[in-house]
Amino acid sequence: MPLSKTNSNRGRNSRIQREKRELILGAALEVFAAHGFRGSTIDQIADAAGMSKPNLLYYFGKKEDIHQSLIERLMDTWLDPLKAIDANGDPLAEICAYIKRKLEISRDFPKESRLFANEILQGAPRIISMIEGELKTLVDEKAKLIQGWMNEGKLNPCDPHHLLFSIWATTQHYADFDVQVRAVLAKDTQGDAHFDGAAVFLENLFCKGLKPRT
Amino acid sequence: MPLSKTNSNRGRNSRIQREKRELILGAALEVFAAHGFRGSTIDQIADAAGMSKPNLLYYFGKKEDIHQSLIERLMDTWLDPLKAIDANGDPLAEICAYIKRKLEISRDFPKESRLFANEILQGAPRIISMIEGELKTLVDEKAKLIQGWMNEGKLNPCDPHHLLFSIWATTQHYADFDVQVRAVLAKDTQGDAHFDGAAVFLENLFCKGLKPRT
DNA sequence: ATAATATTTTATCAATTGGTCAAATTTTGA
DNA sequence: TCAAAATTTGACCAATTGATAAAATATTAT
Repeated sequence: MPLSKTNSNRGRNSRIQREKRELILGAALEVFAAHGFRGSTIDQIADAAGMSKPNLLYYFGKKEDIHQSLIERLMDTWLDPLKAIDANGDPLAEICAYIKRKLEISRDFPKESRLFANEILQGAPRIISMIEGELKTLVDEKAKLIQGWMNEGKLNPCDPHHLLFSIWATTQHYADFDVQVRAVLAKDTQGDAHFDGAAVFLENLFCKGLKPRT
Repeated sequence: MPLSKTNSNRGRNSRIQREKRELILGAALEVFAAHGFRGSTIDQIADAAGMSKPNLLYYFGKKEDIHQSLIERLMDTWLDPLKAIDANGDPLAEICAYIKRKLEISRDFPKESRLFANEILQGAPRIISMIEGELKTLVDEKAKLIQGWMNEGKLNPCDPHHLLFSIWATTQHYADFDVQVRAVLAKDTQGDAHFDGAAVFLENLFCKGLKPRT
């Protein structure tokens, strides 16, 4: 009988369980990010994880379970920076910090970004409820906050929703369109050097436009 | 013997050939845009085109041929707006017009945009040579032009490559992340009304930042 | 009208895919 | 140590997939 839960060092909580599940998720992230859900196969993931397909399926019963796990753990990484925008902070500084954090996520978690992009691009069938629920609620709240700042004259006025879209688009672009960015820049195709240039550019683009004319 | 070329009203140039190939490409665009290359099946495309799989394969010998055809015809749509930036025009007006055109393409050809995004996301295996060749050449040329404008004080200085990336990212976002945009805005999930808001926002964002302080 | 040609259908194929099963092996706790 | 539980393996399965071949049907030019 597999996967009992009674004993703390047996079943789902054993060292092997934790390590292998981690191994599988890492391999699956690679594969799903590169091919989307439908384009990825369990065999590919099992290969990447260095184990047999039945062995992988011992840890995750179905292909969709692996994907679901990845999406769930991704969501915190995805929403945290937006949550961190502080109503009590300096408006311009908060927006700039948000942009910086989002860009760092593109640099440090590009595969996660591509996993998310693949999912949205393909109609978000497995996360639409989260988008319409948790994400929308959070976005509306922060949009209201930003609108308030604009009403107080602390930021130049513009549509807060489109502002957020633009921040998402510009920062995630460096992860999602990585291949194109590197091909076009063509210098030092390895490495993350171009992220510094991106940070300078984006801070200038958004903050110059948002700073109120005194 | 299929597909002879001798007679102008026979073979590849016949009415049926042209119409069916068009029908297939339309169906394939829908499917590839929604699932990426690997995630799409010939059966899906044949279904969407209302014909049998062998019949479809009579017009396009392989799955990859259909995709290739789509990519090829997409490329003009993709590169034309960038080509249209006129060295003799007013710098700020040229950039603004480019942004507007790119946004219109996201509105009018969202499936093409998602097809392209899927391809890049998944490592661009079938178009990397075009990216490294034709696209890079064109981008470098236009980046030089924009840099010249900045040197003459006609635009505020910034990195032209990152400027182009940001324009691509923000405009294509409305096609590629359409599901998320609509879910977050949540009003009038149908229609393209939000594109007007996006146009206003983006013109303000880019042009306020780029306009030289007089 | 009819023969040549083009198109469509039916049947089929080997390979791949998601997933199961029972047997073999390893790990664990007492 | 040793039995119970957990893990791994190899052999399978039915469904799907990309693709082919040949026969049947429809279209075209004369």
